[in-house]
Amino acid sequence: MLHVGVNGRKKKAIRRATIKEVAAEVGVSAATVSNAYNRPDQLSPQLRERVFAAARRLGYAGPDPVARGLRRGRSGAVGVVYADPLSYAFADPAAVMFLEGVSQAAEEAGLGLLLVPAPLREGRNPKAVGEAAVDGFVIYCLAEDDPLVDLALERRIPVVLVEQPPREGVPSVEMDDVGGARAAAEHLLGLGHERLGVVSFELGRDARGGLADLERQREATYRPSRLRLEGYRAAVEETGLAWGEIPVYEATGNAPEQGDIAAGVLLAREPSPTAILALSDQLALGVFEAAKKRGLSVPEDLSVVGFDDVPEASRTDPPLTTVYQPHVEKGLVAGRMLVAQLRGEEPQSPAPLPTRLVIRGSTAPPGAGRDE
Amino acid sequence: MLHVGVNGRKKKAIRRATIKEVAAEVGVSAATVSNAYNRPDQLSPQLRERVFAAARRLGYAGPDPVARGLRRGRSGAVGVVYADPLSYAFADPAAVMFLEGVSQAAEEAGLGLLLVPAPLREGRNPKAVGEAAVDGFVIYCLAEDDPLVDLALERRIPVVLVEQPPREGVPSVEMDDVGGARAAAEHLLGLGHERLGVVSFELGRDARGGLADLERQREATYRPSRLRLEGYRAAVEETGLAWGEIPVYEATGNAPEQGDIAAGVLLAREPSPTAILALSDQLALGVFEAAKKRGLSVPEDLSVVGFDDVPEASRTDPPLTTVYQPHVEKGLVAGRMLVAQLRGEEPQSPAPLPTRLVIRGSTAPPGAGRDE
DNA sequence: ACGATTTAGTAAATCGTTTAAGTAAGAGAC
DNA sequence: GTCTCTTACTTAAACGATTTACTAAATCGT
Repeated sequence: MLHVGVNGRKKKAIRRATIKEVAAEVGVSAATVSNAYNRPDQLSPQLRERVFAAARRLGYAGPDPVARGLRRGRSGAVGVVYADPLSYAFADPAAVMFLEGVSQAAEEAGLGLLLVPAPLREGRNPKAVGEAAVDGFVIYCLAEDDPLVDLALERRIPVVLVEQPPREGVPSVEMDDVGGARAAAEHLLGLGHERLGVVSFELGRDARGGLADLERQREATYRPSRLRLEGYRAAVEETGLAWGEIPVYEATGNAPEQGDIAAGVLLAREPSPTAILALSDQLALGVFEAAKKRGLSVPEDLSVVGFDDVPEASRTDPPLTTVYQPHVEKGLVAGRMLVAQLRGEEPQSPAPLPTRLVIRGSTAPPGAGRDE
Repeated sequence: MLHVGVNGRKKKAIRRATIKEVAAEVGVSAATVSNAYNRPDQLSPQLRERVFAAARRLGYAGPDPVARGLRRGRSGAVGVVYADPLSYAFADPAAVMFLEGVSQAAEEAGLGLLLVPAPLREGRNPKAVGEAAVDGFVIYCLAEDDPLVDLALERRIPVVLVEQPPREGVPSVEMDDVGGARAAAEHLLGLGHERLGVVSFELGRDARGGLADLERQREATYRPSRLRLEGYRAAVEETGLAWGEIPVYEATGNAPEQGDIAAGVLLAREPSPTAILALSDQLALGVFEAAKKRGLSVPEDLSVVGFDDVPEASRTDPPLTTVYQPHVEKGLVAGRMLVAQLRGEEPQSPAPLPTRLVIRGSTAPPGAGRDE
């Protein structure tokens, strides 16, 4: 069988040897070859060696993983479903840290980690979730109303929900987003700031970009967005300020560039905010950028608080005050809960993982610098 | 069938419905149900609807991916083999960007991306490569002498090598590491620096940490390390300086902390270097740290050049002079070459991808600042 | 009304393993 | 010498789908 390649070259389609051919070569049954690989105690060492020798001769690299998976009833991989195109996931340090945790859990269990492509919003191919050869799913970062969640659940394989509304019988891991956000806002308020601005990433799957009114905030289907906003709000209202007067800019993504744009809009308003709360460090980085462009120095002219405490946060100038969140642990916990389910155990959902305000140099009392 | 869970709870093992059961429920053959999912044109729309209805009733979520994979002869995923434990991969922004590219290529082809766990050096479980249900491998960041490379090749599935010595019949993608490194060193030399220091990540699988002599440098089995060192060397010798006198510190990893330690050692030598070449931006970040600790300002007292041009490089203070390398494109190209092979095409290995020196603020003539 | 074509569906082989159950031969106990 | 255990294999049935080749019925042109 020949194929014609891109450059006209032909390529022989390699036929891989099977367990049967190896068996025939050695003169034993297929079961014995299988045992040579899977249960060495079932045959004599000499025969085992002969099997391996024959395998080498035939270019047989061991049992086919797919066939084995079918027979054994599992595929040896856990899937992570991520809302955005796969490649966006990697662009966000927080998501990467989460994956790091999941991968660690997978590794512990000798499982592979399959990143499930959840293609672009339009032309979304939900089949990816249905066609992924995995033993379970970790659902991360999907909107509460994303059909992919149900699709995954319908597969009837173990699932762990991350930052999703809890569902009966499905373990989930949550973060104390409200508490962290609240602490961040309280910190600013305690410093004396009264004119706040908020830079948010997507609130719902139909991110529009622009100021988000209360209605839009309430409807937010991305859990972390809604929860963090709630936390800010609680702190603000506790101080007696009106939450409704604080501009919340909904960016269409989570990159520094978007934070830059968002902060630009906020800063252009009258009166302009003396402090900005960003829903992520990536966005906060963009706020720094926006401030610099306008000749505003942080924290003298503008205080900035992020969320996530990614590694870079401690290296910025000034270091970013932010809300620490155990990203890696979150992934690790989710991954381990999935593994536990695969073992037939029924893990309990842990209490929301703690967040913690980390005060660095990007926040100060308003007007601390120039003659503001 | 019942299992006892961690907390004593029991969990029913869910038996998923099969295509046969759905067929029986509808009163048709299994083939027809299969067609309902895979070739809608083979049956009447009404029957198709009845099939789906029955599937819903029975909780059948569509053909089992593993069984389908077996029959079709492919698994629908590409594997990425990475040397370090999986979780380290994510800690390095450059690796993450590479993965981003691969994932994009996979996504284009409707394939999943399987991260293959290549456990710790000791107790390394090479079976992971043999047991991964993938249609092909992208080999990334492995030492030239890593047995995993052969193991992957033995599977007789398409493989793409990244930054590996070329092998007959195996497409590979390479970077112009030599050129980039050379440009970096020439830049420093051109500025007038004569006392250079180099901070490298692992040279071989047995990274020892400490100054690496010429012998050790020559033996380096991590290709990027060796190539970059070669580039520096070429520039240095061209200027008439003796490469052998330039201290090269081999760190045991690629995190900023390791760069900090390495730079500490270099800076403590007499005479101390006026400029440091780091093999990665991550390490360069650590060099910044080390300089700060010692009251050295960059670039006045110490010039620093990185390698990779990760996003953070443009945001540091001062912005990092570094060598740009198209990480995402590298992954994309590798991924697409793998996909091409899966289609039976025989892709040609492209010319080494270009690198480019990006001069920012971390380099200046020696003694440009204080009275050095 | 005839043969040719199309449509809608089926039967059965097959993908490459694993594993439960079975067997034959040799070892040890008495 | 018989009986029971091991040891070292083998047989054959899954695992859950896809696909090729085939058939029966409906449709069509003339």
